[in-house]
Amino acid sequence: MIRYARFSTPLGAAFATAVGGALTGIHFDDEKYAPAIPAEWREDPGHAPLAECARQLADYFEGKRQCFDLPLAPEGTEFQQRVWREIARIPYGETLTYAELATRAGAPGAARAAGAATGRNPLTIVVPCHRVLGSDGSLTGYAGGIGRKTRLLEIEGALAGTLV
Amino acid sequence: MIRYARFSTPLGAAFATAVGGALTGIHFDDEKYAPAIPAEWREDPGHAPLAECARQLADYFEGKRQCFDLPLAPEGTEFQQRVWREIARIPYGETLTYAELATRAGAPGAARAAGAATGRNPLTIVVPCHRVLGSDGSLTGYAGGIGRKTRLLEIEGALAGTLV
DNA sequence: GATTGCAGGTCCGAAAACGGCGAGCCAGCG
DNA sequence: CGCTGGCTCGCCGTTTTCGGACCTGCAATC
Repeated sequence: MIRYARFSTPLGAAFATAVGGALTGIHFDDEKYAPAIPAEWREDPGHAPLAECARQLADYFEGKRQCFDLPLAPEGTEFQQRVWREIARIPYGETLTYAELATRAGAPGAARAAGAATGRNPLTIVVPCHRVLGSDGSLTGYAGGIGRKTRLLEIEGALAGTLV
Repeated sequence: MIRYARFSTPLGAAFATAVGGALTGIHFDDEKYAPAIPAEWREDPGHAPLAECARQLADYFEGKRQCFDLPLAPEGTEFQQRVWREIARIPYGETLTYAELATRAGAPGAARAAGAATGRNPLTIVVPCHRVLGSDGSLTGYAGGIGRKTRLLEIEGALAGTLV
């Protein structure tokens, strides 16, 4: 049984999905890999993890929260899981290169693969894939659009010294 | 949640699995395609379908039952489902050839494919795949070993006129 | 800056391998 | 002859393997 809840953010409409008490996805509606919502999913904004997710994201956008405390259960290959786990450990306002990310995930040299895995991150913002940049500091890509990546980094003050 | 129960038969140790109130598997422990029992399955001999399954099989081996009445939910491809459904309709003590089985399953000429599907039957005995023989009456194969196939057919008196 | 060669993981479609077969052929044997 | 056993070949879903293409990259080079 997959439950979901829609909510809005300063960066556009989004929704989250949950299975068995843990979040499996957070997507902007118009995101590159956002799944279409099938009829068999149940819309349930009151479901604990979904409600809590919306609340923490709201706090985040108001600048009142710098880290998330949510039950996560993203689905992906073993490699992807490792990459996402490393991304989740990047502190608020800091950034990392794809190469370094690959190394931390136990696959030095697999920067490109790490990039691909990053692109498939199913938990936007909460798993802060926007904090991963090219080795020259460029904002290479973002499933939700480079614009959103820029905005998120601005919010976190991560662009202060670099590109503002 | 997958539940299972172990039990013994005159032909050796076996176990059955159930999901959502219906049987999904019955296997001899040493059978060719018998799955290993993972830790997350719950042993639950009292679970209605499992208990009933053990009871009916016991009756069968005592010669007191010629057909089964159990909720079945085997998992397989559409073709496999059709084949298994046709196998289930073969009466006690009677046999069928793989070629005829294929025809009944809506795929005349696919005798060999029917054979492969038969081999993957997850519900030993209850879906009586032992009643399917080669077109020359030979006992070609059985996931639980030809020996068991022979014994089962003897029990049902199906070998009386042919190979005894 | 733009170009190029190289990198690793994943996805997807195509192709090949794999069976609990069956019909046709042929060599042996009474 | 008539029958049997052993072979070969075609059969058809399923599974596995394999080869490209793709991707939120990187570093060296012009």
